[in-house]
Amino acid sequence: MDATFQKNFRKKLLDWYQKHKRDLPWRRSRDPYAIWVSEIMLQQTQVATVIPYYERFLKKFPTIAALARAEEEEVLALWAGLGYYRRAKLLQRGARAVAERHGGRLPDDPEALRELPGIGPYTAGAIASIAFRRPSPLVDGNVVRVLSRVFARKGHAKDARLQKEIWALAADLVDPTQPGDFNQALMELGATLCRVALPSCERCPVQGLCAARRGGEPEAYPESPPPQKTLRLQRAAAVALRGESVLLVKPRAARWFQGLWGLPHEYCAEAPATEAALGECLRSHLGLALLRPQALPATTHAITQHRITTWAWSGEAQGRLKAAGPYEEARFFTKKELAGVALPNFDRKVLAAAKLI
DNA sequence: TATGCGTGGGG
DNA sequence: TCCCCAAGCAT
Repeated sequence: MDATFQKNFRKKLLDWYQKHKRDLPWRRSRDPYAIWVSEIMLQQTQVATVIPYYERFLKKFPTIAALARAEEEEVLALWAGLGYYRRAKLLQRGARAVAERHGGRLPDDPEALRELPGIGPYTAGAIASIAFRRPSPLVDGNVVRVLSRVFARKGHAKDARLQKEIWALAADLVDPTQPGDFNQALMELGATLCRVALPSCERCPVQGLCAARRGGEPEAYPESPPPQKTLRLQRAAAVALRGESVLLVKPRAARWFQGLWGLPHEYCAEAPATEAALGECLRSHLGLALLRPQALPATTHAITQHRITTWAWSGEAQGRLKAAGPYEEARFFTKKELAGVALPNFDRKVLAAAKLI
């Protein structure tokens, strides 16, 4: 890469970042653990969504040792609503691995970081550069977009060949003296100006260095992949009550939300058949029947390419509760307990329709 | 290598 | 309303 270009790009980007960077909680910390937590939460998740979760998480688990000691369910309960729950499990496994293998301190080099559960190429580069000032590159969705535009590189965002090119460009560009700021600046630029649609090229600090800007079609980079087909599913769920408490179950194997609590439910081909399927599920696996079931307003929820409509019935639970078949655990939770349980938004919406939360 | 995994905001 | 997709990783 041309040395003058490299120098110009770094300076313009870093100057812009110093002036325009957002004040984010993890940017106030120099604790590698805090930066680790933020990077895991930020995977595929927008900044505004992460902030309250980040604050609560660090308050409850302020150190690697505290996180390593915790029960997995406590960690999941704090993560509930943030999505991609595997991240929480892997983060905690990572904390345990650091406690065992590294004496409780995060290693500072990307290869060692990469060995830890939940840390892939992006996160290893982020922690190494931001927390330890190592000159490691990183590539996320923002960086692919920014650099594919600056260098007018063809290909879909997740295409392996383009990814490889972008990693090489990021490695050439990363500023050796302020790698953390440089990497964050690249992502900040992608998040705020160099957006997917309607980029603000006129305010961009590197517009004079951008090939896509010169070509007049910045939005053409990166190319968008063929659209995913959405699938529609119908689901029946039971809000089984015992006084003020509601029944939650933990399935042994679940398509989604493995290891989290949820309402007893069945998937079915069409909406009208749902109540019957649900009754059989309650009877055979949980030993219960719903007395005088009341239909609740249907709720909808999207999980990746799935669009799921839930038809729920609430009623007093009759019978002696057991957990059998697909269910590993089943128990009634009071209203107060519901607030602190690892229950995803998928079923929180149903409980909201039942006016229980 | 392709796919599955959550959720909320914006166009 | 509906679709897109955002500081990715594991399998």
